[in-house]
Amino acid sequence: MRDHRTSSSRDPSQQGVRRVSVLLPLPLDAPYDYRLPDGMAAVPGSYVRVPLGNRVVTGIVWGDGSGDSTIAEKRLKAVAELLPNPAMAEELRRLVDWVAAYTLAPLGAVLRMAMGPEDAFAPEGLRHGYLPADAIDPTIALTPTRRRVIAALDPERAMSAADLAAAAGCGVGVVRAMAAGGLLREVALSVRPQRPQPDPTRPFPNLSPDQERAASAISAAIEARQFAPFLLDGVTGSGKTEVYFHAIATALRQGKQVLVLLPEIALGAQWHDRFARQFGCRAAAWHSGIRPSERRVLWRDVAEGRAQVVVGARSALFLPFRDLGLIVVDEEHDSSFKQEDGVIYHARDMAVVRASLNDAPIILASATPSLESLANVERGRYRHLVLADRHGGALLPTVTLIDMRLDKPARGRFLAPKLVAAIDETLAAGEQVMLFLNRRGYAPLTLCRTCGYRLQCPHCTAWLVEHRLQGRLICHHCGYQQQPPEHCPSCDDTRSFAACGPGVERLAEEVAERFPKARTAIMASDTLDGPAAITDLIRAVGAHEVDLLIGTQMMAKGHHFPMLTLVGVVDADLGLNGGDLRAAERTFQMLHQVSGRAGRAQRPGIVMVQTFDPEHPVMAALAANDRDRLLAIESAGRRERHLPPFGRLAAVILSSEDPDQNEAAASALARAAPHLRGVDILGPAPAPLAILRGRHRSRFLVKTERQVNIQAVVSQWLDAVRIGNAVRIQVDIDPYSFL
DNA sequence: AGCACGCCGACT
DNA sequence: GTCGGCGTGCTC
Repeated sequence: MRDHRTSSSRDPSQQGVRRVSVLLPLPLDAPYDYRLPDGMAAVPGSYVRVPLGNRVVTGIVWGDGSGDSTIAEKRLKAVAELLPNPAMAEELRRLVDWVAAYTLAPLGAVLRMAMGPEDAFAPEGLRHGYLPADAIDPTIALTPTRRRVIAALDPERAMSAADLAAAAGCGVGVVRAMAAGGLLREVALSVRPQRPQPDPTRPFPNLSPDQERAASAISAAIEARQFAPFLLDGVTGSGKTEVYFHAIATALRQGKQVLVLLPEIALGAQWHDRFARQFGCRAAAWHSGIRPSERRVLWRDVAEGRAQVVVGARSALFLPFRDLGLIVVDEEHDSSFKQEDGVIYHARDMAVVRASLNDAPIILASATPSLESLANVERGRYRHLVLADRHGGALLPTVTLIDMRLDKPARGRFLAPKLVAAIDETLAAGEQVMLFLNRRGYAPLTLCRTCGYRLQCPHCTAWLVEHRLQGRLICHHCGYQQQPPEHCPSCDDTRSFAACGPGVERLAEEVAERFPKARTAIMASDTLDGPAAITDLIRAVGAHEVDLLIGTQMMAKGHHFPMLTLVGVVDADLGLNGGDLRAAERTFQMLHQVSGRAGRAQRPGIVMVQTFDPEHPVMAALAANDRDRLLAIESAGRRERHLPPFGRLAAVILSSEDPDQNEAAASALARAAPHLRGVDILGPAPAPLAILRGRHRSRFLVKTERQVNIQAVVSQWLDAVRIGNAVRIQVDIDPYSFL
């Protein structure tokens, strides 16, 4: 928008220059002001190049600079260039403002997530094709490779450098060099192939009455183009996906774009197959693994409305949709939606904000909804859509608890006799078994039998985990690795190390001994390298090339195998200890999800849960299939202690390479801690991981009542204290990790 | 995030 | 005598 003062002025020098504020993708809290040269038509949201120090950076016009511009006019530099990118939409700019204000992250750091690849809108012509040159200087001698390239050319159709190089059996460098030398004719290649468009008119499977009700409620909101949050709540197999596919089809018929957030890409393959079966093509995928060229094209297609359905991990939240009409967050309870480094934000919560800014409905789907979302249902903020049946009539698995105090495994073994017997039976029946143990590696702790020394990471307060398959000791927090030592570093004894506790690799050893005929596989993030290996293994299990699958939580999600009838949970108590306020909730969610792997088709499933505490509400709820009772207990406990979702939390973590400076900063902050009604500041305490990556850490926990503006409390507190920059301060609003 | 400025050790 | 280490601080 043009500044009315200058547009009506005859003498701009007296009226002042046109000023714009430009937000830069740097960790800065506010935009900088620039002078807008005459004739440059930048509006809020415009992509501009501006001088900064002695370089030029790309930023976004954030406002007209008439706000609190304190910078003297003569100090303003001029905007260097207005880029042809479509302006960043108002809704996305407001989302950036919102996320920064909520998370207390620098505004510019949030912008960086929303700006996209630097060259996303670089003029086309990056794709070149090659034809035979009109004439080649006959005096130039050609190498055999170059002759092969010329022979491979198609005079009728320009070939890309990659195709040509492949046909000639050389690298693309040769092709480029030949083009530069005039030995090939370079032409712009015709536009890239059209992105396939999902077809919303294909018939849907028959929906159950519950599904029907849910789908039509959501469709009505989509057609009304209003913000409307839905919690879609139904057990595994109840048909949540069909319901939200229905909603996606409705949005597509309205010409709207759709964003689907999934917790991890590991889930991707089966989800994509399912989507393609319904809509006739795959949805566009946005995640950290996509190649830069694809990323560029997809960004642009999203901005220009060509990509209609985008499925992605957290970062897809900041894509520049032109006309977003629906957001779906699948497995909304999953804590991997919480980004833990850089800008610390919860993608599910920010997705709700984005939906509201875009006047779009949002579907949060889960079989085990978070207490946060259920509290929002109770407050009347979210509409609860419950799918009660297990669609298709399959039976729910029966859950049996194995009391490990009574039914003890043999010494050095981890499978109780009851579970061993069940595995034998299942294998004998020609069915599949899954054993769940949420611990990678061979053993979580290695100690010296002679002196009791424990192998520890040199950079973290954590044990080194033995990974026998790799022959390494690995720190799961910083990635440090070493060879297993020959001698004990403390008492120098040899061959005195003993593995303590089981990991999936050790469990696989026990399985191999007890069930030598079973074909087994391990599924853990470090035994599989890359999405292709995951897909392969899932396919192999689906094809019954594996009888017994051992895995960590990455196995818990999304995949279903018709012949899998027994799930064994090896150590159900694993996640219950530690100061994590969501320990019980999270353990239940995970075990429930794992249980859902058993017997989905015509065969009933059996789940056996090994625990030392069968009376624990989590175990009782699993056995009784009574989720709601556990949620009621959890909910009451949190309400009483003013914990989320009935109170608010923020973590403040100080870290420094120098323990003394860290401690000094912590006590300075402690002295400055405000005493306010409804606010408790706990700490400083050494963080549970007191040393991480060589940095000494201490933590404060800010706990407030729900109506308190916790961001204001934290920022006023931190602003009041001067802390040297050898100490890093990290603020985590709504912490999920308590390390 | 870059990048310069600034103040203390090993080189031609 | 300089070159260069990276701590500190600024960029409209």
